[in-house]
Amino acid sequence: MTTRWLDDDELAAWLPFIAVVELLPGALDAQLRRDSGLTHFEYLALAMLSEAPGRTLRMTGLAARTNATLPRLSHVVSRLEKRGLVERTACPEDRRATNVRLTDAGWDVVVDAAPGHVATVRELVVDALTPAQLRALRDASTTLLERLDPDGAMTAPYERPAAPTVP
Amino acid sequence: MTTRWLDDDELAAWLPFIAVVELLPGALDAQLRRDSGLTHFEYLALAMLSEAPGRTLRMTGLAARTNATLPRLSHVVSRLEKRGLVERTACPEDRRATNVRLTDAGWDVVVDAAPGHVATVRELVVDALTPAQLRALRDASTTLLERLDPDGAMTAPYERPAAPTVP
DNA sequence: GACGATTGGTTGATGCGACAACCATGACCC
DNA sequence: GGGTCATGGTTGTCGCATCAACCAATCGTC
Repeated sequence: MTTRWLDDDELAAWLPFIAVVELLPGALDAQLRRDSGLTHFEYLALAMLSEAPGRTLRMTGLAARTNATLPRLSHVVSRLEKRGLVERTACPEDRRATNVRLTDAGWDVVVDAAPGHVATVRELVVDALTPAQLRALRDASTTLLERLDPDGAMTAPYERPAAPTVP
Repeated sequence: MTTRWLDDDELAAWLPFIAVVELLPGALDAQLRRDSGLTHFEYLALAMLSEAPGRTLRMTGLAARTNATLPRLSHVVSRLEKRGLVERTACPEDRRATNVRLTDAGWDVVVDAAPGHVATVRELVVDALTPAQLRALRDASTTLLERLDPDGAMTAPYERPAAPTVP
């Protein structure tokens, strides 16, 4: 079976797209590390906890909301726990499970980091595109996500809480 | 100054997009590592060299074509050199500069890896989208790239060589 | 033709991510 | 009510990325 190489149009889409994919994480990490001492992933974890009922989630649930594998999340939670931003508690209903709760200190950190992060997201992405471009990006991303994570293991549906707090 | 949070539409675009950005590199890496023992970044470097005149580029030029910083590229080239896929040579015109050349062994590796990689790119991205979606993705990515790398330091213009070899 | 600034590149320390191996609990089933 | 399998999570090792510091060559300039 002979390979179908990418034609010019396909290549002209692939190259800038993959460049964005490679550069964006670094850009987000850099701003958050500089201004708040957090990784983008750490921020995401804290933010998701901050919006969860009781500021608490099970490891699996948090992993799904942060597009992470369980081992990765476990390491990160350990680090955050050492810094006092988060704490592990036993889950009453299922003794295999672990709950993670955002501490008051963690809350302060994420509330403090949020404005700068949102500003960066706006500057680099949201405000850089026209509304039509943004819709198209949403459309394409949603389609791609179905391929990348077919059963949604890493992409739990996100629901904005009633009282919006941290994005 | 009060923060402009993301509204529902913006969030509905941002969340799947950032999920794709987080998941895609891992997916590409996994396929290439499994099938060819290469990182996606290593593949990209070898592929760019394979299309360069004389299969040779200066470090800076290669860095730009692979969206990489110079320190990162330097480490990777060292590893590839140890594996005999690439070799450093002095640049005659500028004695500060270093040329990198793809060896025959490196050529074989990249030619061998290319079909599987292209198949993955098609499966996960190019063939997953409609032509219209792909055009929109190209459009948005190009715009975003201008923000992420304004002076194009990391995104040299790519030109398909006369005799197409490896994408 | 010397001095400072810029460009081109390398190196070493540190920290995060991926993967495999592992342990414990719960679910199923005969 | 003891196998078996699946689920939920942790740990250790290794590899790669990042950053800061550094060295060398070149350019500009007076």
